[in-house]
Amino acid sequence: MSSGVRGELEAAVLAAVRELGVKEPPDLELGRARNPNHGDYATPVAMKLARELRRPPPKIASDLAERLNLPPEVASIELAGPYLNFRLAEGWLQKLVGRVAADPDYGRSRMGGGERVQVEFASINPTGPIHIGHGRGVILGDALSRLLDFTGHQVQREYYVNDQNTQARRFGASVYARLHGLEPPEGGYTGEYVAELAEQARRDLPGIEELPEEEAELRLRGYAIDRMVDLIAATVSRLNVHYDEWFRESRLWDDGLPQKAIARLRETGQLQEREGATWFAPDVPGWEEDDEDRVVIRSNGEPTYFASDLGYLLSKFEERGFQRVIDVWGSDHHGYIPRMKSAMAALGLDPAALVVILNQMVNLKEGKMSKRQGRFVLLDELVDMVGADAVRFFYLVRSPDTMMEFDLDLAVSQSNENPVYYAQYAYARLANVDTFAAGREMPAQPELSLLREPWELALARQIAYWPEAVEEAARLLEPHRIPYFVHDLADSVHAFYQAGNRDAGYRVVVDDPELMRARLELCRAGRNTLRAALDLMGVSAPDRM
RNA sequence: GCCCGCUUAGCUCAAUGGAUAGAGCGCAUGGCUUCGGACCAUGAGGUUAGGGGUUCGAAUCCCUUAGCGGGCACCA
Repeated sequence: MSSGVRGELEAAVLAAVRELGVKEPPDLELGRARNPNHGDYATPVAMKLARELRRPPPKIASDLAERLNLPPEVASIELAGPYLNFRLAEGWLQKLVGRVAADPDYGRSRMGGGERVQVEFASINPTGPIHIGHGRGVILGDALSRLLDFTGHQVQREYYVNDQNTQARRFGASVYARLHGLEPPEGGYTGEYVAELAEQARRDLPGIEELPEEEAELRLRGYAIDRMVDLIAATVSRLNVHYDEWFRESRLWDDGLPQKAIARLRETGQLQEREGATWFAPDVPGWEEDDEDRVVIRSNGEPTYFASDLGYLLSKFEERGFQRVIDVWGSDHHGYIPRMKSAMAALGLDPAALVVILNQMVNLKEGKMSKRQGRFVLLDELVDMVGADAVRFFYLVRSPDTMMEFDLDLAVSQSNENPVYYAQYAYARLANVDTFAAGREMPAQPELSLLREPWELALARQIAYWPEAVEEAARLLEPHRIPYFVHDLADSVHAFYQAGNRDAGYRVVVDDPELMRARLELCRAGRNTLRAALDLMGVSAPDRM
């Protein structure tokens, strides 16, 4: 049940449905009406009840309407065949404007009940700078975090730093090779930044060149990864993304968590020794069909990344007590989900507490992105070219499960018509009106019933939808819904403003102080809503542009 | 071969199983002597990839075909 107007309507309809003798009411599908002629909200529930009640839907609709107990100051009911339509009362909308104008935090919800949620996102191997393919996960994860925070969850943003896996070792070895003018190792890193790292290391780590290879590699690995983490943090910070925790894989082993997880699996008979290696063999329903056994400890005694991940689950759910963890992964990792879910169950954790959100890959128009072939665009370069707000919006509007083809030339040439400026301009206009009106004589308290023009009420309606738009997006974990709301709201703002260009009598700043005061209140309500929404997208709300 | 995701207007993308599938860009037409034109209004543009099915009702759920992307390691 959602809060706000919609929640009230749902509750009222539900009560009426029960009064008709329906024990298990179906989903009301009560939502905003598409066509304005149908009012503001509508439900087709009468059609769903036709079979059970053995009556024609229009009859059921009118029966429901008779029993519906709605405060008239909120909405009126209209019958349209099998549909029940609701229209928000103007008086209620006008009062709402006053409430929102006074509430800079309008739309914040307690829906989450303080649930402790971790969002782990964009945990890219810190062996190089991040490119535009990674940007998608960065923005998606951050937007999810903002959304959950706004809806009453305790959110922690985390980046998992792989500092001791195969890639990390190769990275360290590559820097070592570069430092000594040797050929990079098999599968090593060759970019120019590796050479720069080697030079920096020569300066920052005195005596590094004299150390024996093994020790030097270890130290160079740690050093290089620190530098890369700094670099990645700096890049995402330009996009208004700030992690609470950069959690290192090595810390898991220091704390003995993978060891603990392995011991637990061994005790419960969920590991097998075979071919010299230790395999994951969980006693979990569905495992046999869905996946094969996987190696936890290699035959050479080295643990796999999966061993770390087992410990990581304990860290998240037991050591740190998160009630839910949302992992944002690239879709190339989707095959890993069944194994992680099984690992949760095998460790005695609730698999449903681990939520994985996949985002599809980003491809360059010229073809697949490839570091090796030098075919990639750095996220930093993109921010340089089009700016942080446009970049965020660019990623945010797309649902994560459609693949993106990235055309850099197009992105740059279209950056000036990015819809984000449409919304920011609406905000700046509202701010400007307030400035313009400053110092004029007007009453302290607005008489909101003066807000009667269609475009004024349309703006108020759009403002009224904000809380449910937020909750919907949070419930579905779909931040891409927010920019669409923002666009609609900006639309209403511009239409409201434009009315004053057609006819000076419709401006905000008019001779009638009562009218001006009421319209200013609407501007402030619009501003608060717009700012909250832009905030949720991590996009700035400028007073001037 | 098996598994996952995607296919909606010329292009980029939306749309809790509900009424006439919507935006932006592009295209056409119209609108400022005074609150910022990065704006507004109107219009053209659709077999929701193809074919079956479920349902009172399908872009949405099921089956199937095709295309695109990804995965199927003692890599992560």
